[in-house]
Amino acid sequence: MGRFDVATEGLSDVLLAWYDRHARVMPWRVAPADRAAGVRPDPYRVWLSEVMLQQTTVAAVRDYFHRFTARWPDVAALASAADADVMAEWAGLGYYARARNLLKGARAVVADHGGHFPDTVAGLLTLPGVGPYTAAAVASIAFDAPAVVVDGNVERVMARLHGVEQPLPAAKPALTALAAALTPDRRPGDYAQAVMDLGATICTPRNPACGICPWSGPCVARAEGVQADLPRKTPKAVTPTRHGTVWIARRSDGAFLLETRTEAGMLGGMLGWPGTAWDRTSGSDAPPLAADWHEVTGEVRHTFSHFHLRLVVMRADVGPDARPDRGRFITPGAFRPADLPTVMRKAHDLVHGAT
DNA sequence: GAAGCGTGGTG
DNA sequence: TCACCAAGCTT
Repeated sequence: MGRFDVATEGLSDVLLAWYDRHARVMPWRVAPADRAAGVRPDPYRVWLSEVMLQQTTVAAVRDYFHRFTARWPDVAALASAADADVMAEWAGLGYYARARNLLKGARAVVADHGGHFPDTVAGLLTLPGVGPYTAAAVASIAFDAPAVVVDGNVERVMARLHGVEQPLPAAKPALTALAAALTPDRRPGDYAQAVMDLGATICTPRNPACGICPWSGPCVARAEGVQADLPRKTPKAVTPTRHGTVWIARRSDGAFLLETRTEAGMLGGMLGWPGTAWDRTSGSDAPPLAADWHEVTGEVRHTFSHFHLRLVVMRADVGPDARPDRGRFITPGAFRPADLPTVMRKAHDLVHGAT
């Protein structure tokens, strides 16, 4: 816990008043005034947005949210979608297990809950891809349950407000307890969004704007001038670099040879070019079919969450009767580079232009 | 508890 | 250029 007791009395009201004036506008959000007038957010949209927002910025999510809700307006529509369509629509957003779990979750809501989302934290936690944060967020925002919402923003705000010096992730339980003590019974959904907005716009990781913060008065870190140093974090190991090769074969009709990656591992369930394993010793190091392969000038550089990758790209033009050992040819009309995860799209662009 | 899992923006 | 960072979950 913090080294000093913070007078928490009335703090949530102060924050809610700030939120009423400064709430950010988001496609999945019901504005405080509308919420006060009785408008309730659609649980499907809240759930979808929260899954997309896991470790992902609001700016990156916006367009994906619009496309998903336009194509699949409700949970029943999403549950009926083809796996490949959902994965293709998610392409570029990252953390693809989220998309696989999203589909499983939608189908579970339809099959096990009559098409209605559970309205409790415990019920929501049974859905694949929904953990402590997302369950609390959906319960409070969609159903006004007084759930304790703890994401990276809340951790940072609590660490500063209370002057918590213990580094993350060890400090997580203490920060959760501090967040719980502040969570009000009144307007819990607005409160949850208010703390996250505060963390996203004022109590930012670097250069926090303490001068305009509604909580600067009681803030311990501010008083001690250490706000930019909290929360402390245990240092992470250096990022390694891995290497690999992909083969891009184009048939005379313009079809590309692609394969759907297995669900386990990197880019699971996504479309990609046949290739080697990435520095995991052996793996398949033979091309997917015999052809006159040429190494493409340049290389693909890409950084994942925990390693850098450098890919050599091989290309070949093949005849109409080519019979690959791996993958399948996808005709130009059925293929869009945008359906590929980013690293695979980079390989495509290296060969066939496009920004 | 630690490791695995994407991407694009930022300083 | 590069490390850090974002409304985390699963194993």
